[in-house]
Amino acid sequence: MKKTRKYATISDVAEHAGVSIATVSRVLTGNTPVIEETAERVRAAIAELRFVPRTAARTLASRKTNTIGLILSEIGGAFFPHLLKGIEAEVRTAGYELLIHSTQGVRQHQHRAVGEHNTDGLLVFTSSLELDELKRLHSMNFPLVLMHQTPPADLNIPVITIENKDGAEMLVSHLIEKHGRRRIVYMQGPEGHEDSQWRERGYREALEKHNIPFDPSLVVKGEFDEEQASSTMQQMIADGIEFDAVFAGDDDAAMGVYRALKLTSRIIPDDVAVVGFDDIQFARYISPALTTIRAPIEEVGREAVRQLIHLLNGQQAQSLVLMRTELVIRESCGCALSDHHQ
Amino acid sequence: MKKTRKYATISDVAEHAGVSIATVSRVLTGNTPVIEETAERVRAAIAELRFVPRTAARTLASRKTNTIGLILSEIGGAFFPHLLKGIEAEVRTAGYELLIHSTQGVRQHQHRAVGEHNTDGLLVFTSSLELDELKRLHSMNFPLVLMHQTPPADLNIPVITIENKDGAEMLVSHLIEKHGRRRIVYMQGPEGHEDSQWRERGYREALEKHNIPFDPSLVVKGEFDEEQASSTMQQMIADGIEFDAVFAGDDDAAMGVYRALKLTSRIIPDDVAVVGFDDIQFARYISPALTTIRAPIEEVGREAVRQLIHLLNGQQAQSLVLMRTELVIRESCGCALSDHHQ
DNA sequence: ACGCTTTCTGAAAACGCTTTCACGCATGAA
DNA sequence: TTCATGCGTGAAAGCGTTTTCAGAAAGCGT
Repeated sequence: MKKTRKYATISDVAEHAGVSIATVSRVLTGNTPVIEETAERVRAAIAELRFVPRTAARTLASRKTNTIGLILSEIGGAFFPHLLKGIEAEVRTAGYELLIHSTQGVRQHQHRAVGEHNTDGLLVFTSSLELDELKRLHSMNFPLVLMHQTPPADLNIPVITIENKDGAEMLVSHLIEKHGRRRIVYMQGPEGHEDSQWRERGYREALEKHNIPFDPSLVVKGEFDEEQASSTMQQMIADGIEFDAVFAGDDDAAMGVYRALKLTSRIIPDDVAVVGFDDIQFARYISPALTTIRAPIEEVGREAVRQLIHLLNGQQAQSLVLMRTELVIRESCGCALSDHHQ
Repeated sequence: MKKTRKYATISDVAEHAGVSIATVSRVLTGNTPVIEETAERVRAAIAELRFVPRTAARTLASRKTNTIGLILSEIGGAFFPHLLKGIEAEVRTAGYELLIHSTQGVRQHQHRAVGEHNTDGLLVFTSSLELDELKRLHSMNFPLVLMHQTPPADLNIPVITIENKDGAEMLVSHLIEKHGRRRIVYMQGPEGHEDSQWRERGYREALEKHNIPFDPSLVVKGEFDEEQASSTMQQMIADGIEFDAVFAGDDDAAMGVYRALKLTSRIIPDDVAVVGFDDIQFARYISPALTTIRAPIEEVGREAVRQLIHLLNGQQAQSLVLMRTELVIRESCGCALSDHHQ
């Protein structure tokens, strides 16, 4: 009585083709030459038995998982699909698999879900991984690449991020130079959010460059969130704070600003110019169309994977890759109406 | 001289705690009782050695990958983040890992990237998997759940999708009953797209229900795409086809319709009412705000995972889950301006 | 006190591959 | 002819777990 196994194994193939399992393995991996005639027999056997090698066995034997892990704190957010798209494409091109893990509200360390035991390397987005774990992995030379997060000073981990500061500076300078705005609000993102910190720095540098004194009362909480931005803005207006432009921190917050301004009958851009950051899909559809910064998020994903692959191949990775941002001028800053809408 | 291994293994832990590896394994899996005192010693050893069990070894030995695979044809699209968010959350709650694979422009069968060899079950979105492969997997009793795609008649694979037909009917009935529209255009999605087919059926049923004769010249190509929808609409206008409302198929296409109508100076909703489907994020921001159908995409993802988990546990799964859709009335159909925007 | 469970633990056998090592054989040089 | 060389292949040793099987120890009813 034959043992009825659910799937064919390498031994079945070997037997069927009249060779040893070693030979089958060799045509599978292709890392050792096999006489073409034999190889063909093996391939035929594989096809006939519909043999698919178990990943676990391969991984165990070869000590390579052929998988790249992606850790992020939250799925969702406007940039996320772009990032993932880039990552996925590049991972696939490189012949790896992609394991995704979100640390959203999870007590970490409970069961280390992703790490050296199931991936060859890790892509870490923003602050999705605890510092301890980051250090632990780095200390055992585990390949890591960070995205939108600079590593602790003493750890040399490659980083891919965008030119937040330059982008912000372009934006604010544009408001000052082209539209003569001088009381420009900056709405900060979440506490400790790196992107936000850099954007604020860009904001300040633009002010400095144009000799506009920095006014702390113009820097407020936007949290990169529509609701928060809207209520903050309404509060500012109620408080009677004067301003002629708002750099909302990101486009989501800009939506909230729009709402608050419309509610209080301010005209954009006549009364208040508004600019965002990210160029989310409907920045161009909203009325007036939003002036913002476009960042090559998809490219960030691709580049992160590329650097990680370098690491996996034992090569050096670039320790910092800054992706160039681009000013997208539409209507909300006060520039002429584009011909695209209305 | 001690062998310097990179990571601690179960034997190291066993030795360190003065027990056999079997015992360590037992406290790891928790499937066999171990005296508390011993267990504590083992846990201490694990912590001290920073031991993390290799997934590959566990998988090989236990024949369970503890991983759920997600196959889709394309990353991106407005619904995608929602879907993924639901899936990821539920997968994590269930204690599984998530392996993502896109079949975007890949010659399939080349290297079966995801399947029985590296996952316990598969979530298949729309037509991302070849029929052959689907049949093969199903025939070996591999757990599968489809999303937004009904399976070939002879295969009993659970499906999760939304009530496209009901949604479409609500939409069209609303246009007829509340706004007296009678010449309503339907813009089809891509050839063979199931969602589109059901929506068209809903459109037709609404017409029938109100005794409006079906006019084939009002059913056109929208491809669920802004560009395509825009040019189709312009063509219709150029051809002098009369209509007083457009059901664009989805919200993306509705954007294209907006553009075409504005270009030709038609007023929405006075001249032409427009409705979409999906309630993408900026449906409420565009002007006039778009009347559309909201579908619980995130819930589709969650439910798909739940059904798959049932299958994984050897339980029965519901063969069809239809998620209820909801009419979201805004301005583009002709209803009173909401208080949300202007 | 005696068998009979029951509970915990260790030895050892899988799990299904990759990879090292060695061997047989053909080849070309001496 | 002989010897080194190299190529294709098979045997077998891992890879690091889980799980089965059996045995020791402990509890329990009579």
